[in-house]
Amino acid sequence: VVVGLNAVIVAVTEEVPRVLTVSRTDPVWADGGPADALPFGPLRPEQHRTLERGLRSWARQQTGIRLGYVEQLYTFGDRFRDPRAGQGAPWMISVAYLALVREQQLAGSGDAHWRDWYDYFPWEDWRSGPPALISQTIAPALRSWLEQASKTPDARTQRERRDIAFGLHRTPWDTERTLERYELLYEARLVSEAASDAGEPALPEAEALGRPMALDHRRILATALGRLRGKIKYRPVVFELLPPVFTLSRLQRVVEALAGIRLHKQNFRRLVERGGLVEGTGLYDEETGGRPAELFAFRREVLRERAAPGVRLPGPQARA
Amino acid sequence: VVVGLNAVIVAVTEEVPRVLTVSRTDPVWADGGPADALPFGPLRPEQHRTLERGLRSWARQQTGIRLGYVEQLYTFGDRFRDPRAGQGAPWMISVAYLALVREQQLAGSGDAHWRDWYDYFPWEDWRSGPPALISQTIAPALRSWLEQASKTPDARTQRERRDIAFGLHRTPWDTERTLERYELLYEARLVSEAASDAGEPALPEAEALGRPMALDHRRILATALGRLRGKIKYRPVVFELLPPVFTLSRLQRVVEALAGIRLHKQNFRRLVERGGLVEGTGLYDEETGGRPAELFAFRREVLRERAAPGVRLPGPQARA
DNA sequence: ACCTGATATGCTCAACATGAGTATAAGGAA
DNA sequence: TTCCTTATACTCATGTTGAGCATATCAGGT
Repeated sequence: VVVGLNAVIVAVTEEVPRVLTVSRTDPVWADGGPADALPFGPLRPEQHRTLERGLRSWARQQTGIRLGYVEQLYTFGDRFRDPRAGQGAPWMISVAYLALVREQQLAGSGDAHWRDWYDYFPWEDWRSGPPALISQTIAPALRSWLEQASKTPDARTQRERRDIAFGLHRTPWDTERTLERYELLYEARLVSEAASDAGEPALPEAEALGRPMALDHRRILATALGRLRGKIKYRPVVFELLPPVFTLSRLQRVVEALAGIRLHKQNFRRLVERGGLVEGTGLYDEETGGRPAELFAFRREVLRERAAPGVRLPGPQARA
Repeated sequence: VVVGLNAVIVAVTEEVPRVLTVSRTDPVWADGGPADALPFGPLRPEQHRTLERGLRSWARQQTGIRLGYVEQLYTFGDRFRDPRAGQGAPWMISVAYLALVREQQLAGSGDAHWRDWYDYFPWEDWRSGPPALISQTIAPALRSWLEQASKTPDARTQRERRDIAFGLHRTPWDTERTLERYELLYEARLVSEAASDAGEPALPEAEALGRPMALDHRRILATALGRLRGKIKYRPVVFELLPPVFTLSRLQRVVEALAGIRLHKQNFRRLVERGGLVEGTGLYDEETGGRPAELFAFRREVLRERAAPGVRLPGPQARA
């Protein structure tokens, strides 16, 4: 058994949430072209004193970035991992971490790239309303898949699962169910990794359903997205993605980028300001193009005052 | 590198939350006596098709219980793991899972026992008010530890950390920070594992600060407790611990047992009933000792209706 | 100087949720 | 019957949230 370490390194540049990827030519895949991959390396017991240190060291080596905030995400070790498994290759289980960094230049070290994470999950971005992709492509495809495939398990349960995952049939959209959505699409063979893993040609829909990644890295990324979306609600982690001072608009744009929904501006302001999450600095940003905006800073004392300080995501989305 | 699988198997019997332990004579510990341990076994790539299956198989083998609801908790692989590490022994990392089961008899298979989890964390039970243990033992001990040891890292930060973890100095008690609390006590050498790991004699306070476990199993258990306390708030997992029908009082007692706090009865009822989490069955439990209580059942449809259905923990604790 | 189009920031208000009771119902036992 | 116990119903002040409208302050053009 080999233990691997994967890093999902996230930053937000104004409007877009980004993830750091490296290019990787995977010997396994038939088409042989290089695929996007997460920074990755095996745990080396001789060198790495802890899992997290091992991760930091690999991330630094492969992307040049020194990580700050890091949290463990999940350990992946099931099917999906490596199609070679069982043919003499060692079983690889992979401990994935989520890291949050402030936007920064890449030190040119090779093939690392910041990519919009919605390139991988176009159906997750609801900031300009419910994506047409869902109603026009995903919903029909899932319907026909359910009609065919799932006679075996309880069809009711499967339909319920689909509705809950994608907010169909008067079910609300739950921003955190990113993994469930990806897994459903995978099972329905609608994302191209599913076809590749099974050694089949991809379905035509797969083209529109996001950029693929190497191995199960897109599954890992989906896990990270969901976890981060959940976490901003009860821990002040957004501030890891922002400079020490920022305008409330900027804070809001970052939260919106992560959550994939739009928020009501005045209420958002009230939430973070009166909730004691931020405090004004008395300085102003004059570059707004309108009235100057006060610069705010994270208010550390909130950690003492409230049990679960975070950005409560004031209800469902408001429109632009 | 060896990968281990640990199971935290939880059940609630009326008033007490229990965890399933096995007795384990640890060759490492000096005193040699058998210690409580979590069901555990190494991952066997030849036999186990996935991590979770491996876990289920070990749990079944060691305790006779067939697990239902299972979720991955965390992967432990850092220091603390095994004092032998580095002396030629392989590095063991351990993937821990949380399992919820309904109370049941043990099939007599050897040394498995249900134990009140507050035996391991006596400071976590606030159901009859703030534990004297905290104000009388923990707070003073942490204070003197902070005065001595932590000149090195920022003392302010350390004090803040302690206050937040244990709800000192007008900070609210956060039921979910179980791991932070255990880790703080560990660092301060106030739990006996800390002394054993360091090869030192235990501090006198350690006696009162809960039952020790083998290796880092108490740390794993602390993680499980925190996770479960968090999860009941936004996912209907409590029902995994209850029979199909139950009275609202019983539901409340289970939630209280897990969260370690008391809740306002009428408001709790309003919360779960009007929140659509349960529905009355029209049947009654006559064994209440007072007016018969209606039997309720989990209302599955709530999954469609609400994004994060759970037991919101209606505010801070009310007293008995 | 005055308008226009940006933002940013302030304030209001109805609807709903929450914390903390008081009151009533329906059992058993003395 | 009275008391004790538990369950269930209702109330009410307070807080929180969703959704607007209103005002402030900048830049640029006329």
